[in-house]
Amino acid sequence: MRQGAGRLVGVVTPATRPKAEDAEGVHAHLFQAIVDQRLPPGAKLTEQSLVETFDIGRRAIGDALRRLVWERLAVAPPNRGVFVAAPDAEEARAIFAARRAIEAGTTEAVARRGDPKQADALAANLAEEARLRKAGRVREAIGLSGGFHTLVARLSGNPILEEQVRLLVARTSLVVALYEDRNGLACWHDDHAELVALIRARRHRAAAGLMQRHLSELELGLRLDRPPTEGLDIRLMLARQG
Amino acid sequence: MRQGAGRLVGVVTPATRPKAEDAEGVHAHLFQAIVDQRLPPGAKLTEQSLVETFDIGRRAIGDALRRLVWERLAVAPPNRGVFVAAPDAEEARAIFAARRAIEAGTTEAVARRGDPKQADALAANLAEEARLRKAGRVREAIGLSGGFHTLVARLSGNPILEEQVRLLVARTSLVVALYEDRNGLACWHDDHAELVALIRARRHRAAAGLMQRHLSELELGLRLDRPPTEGLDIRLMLARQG
DNA sequence: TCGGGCAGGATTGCGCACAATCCAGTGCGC
DNA sequence: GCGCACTGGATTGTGCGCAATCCTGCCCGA
Repeated sequence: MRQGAGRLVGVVTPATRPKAEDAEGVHAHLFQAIVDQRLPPGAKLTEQSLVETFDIGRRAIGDALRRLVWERLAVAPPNRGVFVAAPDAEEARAIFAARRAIEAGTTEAVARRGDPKQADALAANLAEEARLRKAGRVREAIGLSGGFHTLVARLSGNPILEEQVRLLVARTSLVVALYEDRNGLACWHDDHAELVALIRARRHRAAAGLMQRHLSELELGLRLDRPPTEGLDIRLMLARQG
Repeated sequence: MRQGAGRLVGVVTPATRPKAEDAEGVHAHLFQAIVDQRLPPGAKLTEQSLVETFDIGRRAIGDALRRLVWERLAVAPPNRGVFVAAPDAEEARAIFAARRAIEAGTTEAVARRGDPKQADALAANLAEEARLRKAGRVREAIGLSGGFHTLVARLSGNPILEEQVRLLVARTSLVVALYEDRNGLACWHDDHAELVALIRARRHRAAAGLMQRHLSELELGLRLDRPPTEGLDIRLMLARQG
């Protein structure tokens, strides 16, 4: 099978081909590739290249792409292919504002309950993230960091808010890829640990407030006031794939 | 053209046929029909019937239906047709909890700003709703009531939260259709008016708190502790359409 | 009369091939 | 040399017809 443009990881061989048999599977794969930044903002996703990558029909591929568009993780100018979304600064700010509203709610709900087992699960997530950072596996650590937020949402027991946080975390990956200032991410691991302590102590207002400040700090650590990181221009991206 | 099952309003004639030319148009129509309860929970939506209703191809119909499924407004058991969602009590509670979290945020944002023009827009919405109730146009009044919440979200300036509220209001229509206790809806018009006053006064904490209590009262006014309203069982619905 | 199995109807899935749309690049004229 | 117009390539849209799946209803046997 001829390798198409838009491959997800290196050279696709039968052994390394992403496995997906339907629209949902393809969607899950593409979603995860966006979250862990294997697919950066602006990356082009054409039906033909994905047909070759996953070895399934255009119909399922099209459905998976349409769902990414619906989730605002991709854009689809007519008859031009689908592109991984590249949020502008205004959209980035909207994402963080939405997260502050939603995650104040999820964090407060978890902290009201103050279930020790739930705090343990969050602490375990943090320990694993620290281990990955120490081992130099930064990309996986970043994935777990986003996973901390979705874990809080899951533990809140509200599937609607959990799904929302999951989507907003994915969109944040795109924002970070575009606007990251490498010096701005150092402090937030400590925030997570403090948050777990507040959850254990059932200090629900303090926990909600810390989560909101945490997200504000993450936002402030991004360079939203200048154009996106060079090298992620769609044209350059397309040239690379050509 | 032969009338199919699942028609949206009465008999479909060329003059009354819902106009939609693509998947987005069909989706918008079906979405609105769900919001204003012309399509109740459990209603069956088959591709064939919608092809006949809208006079467009199965492809666009299928895309519109899939989007409703992603939005949790419909469910699609394999090869059985698509059905308007019928939230159970647990899901209903999750919807209200999500709304309390999200709409506390949108209401607080609007109240922080306290823009008189925005307060005027909200007051105008309330006046129109009162006029419709007085004229006996209850269904349209209910539509505007949900519209009040989406208007608050729109005025907050966050398109992400606005879209979320729009979807949750639609899902609330389904919940109300299933669990409505007619005595439980009398008080909430007054809440809206008081909310507008708090927004004018820039009392953002009070406004957010009132919105949350308002939604809790609406939830308490529903009979979530007993099976859904008789007559909306899917099987009875199917019999009616057959 | 009741229960189990099978067949057919209802419905969506999907491959194929052609249509439609968009725009980049090239060629020509000024 | 530059600007405009056109064409062809890239890409998705979509109709058609058949495949696949699911379940209800009917028939037959005990």
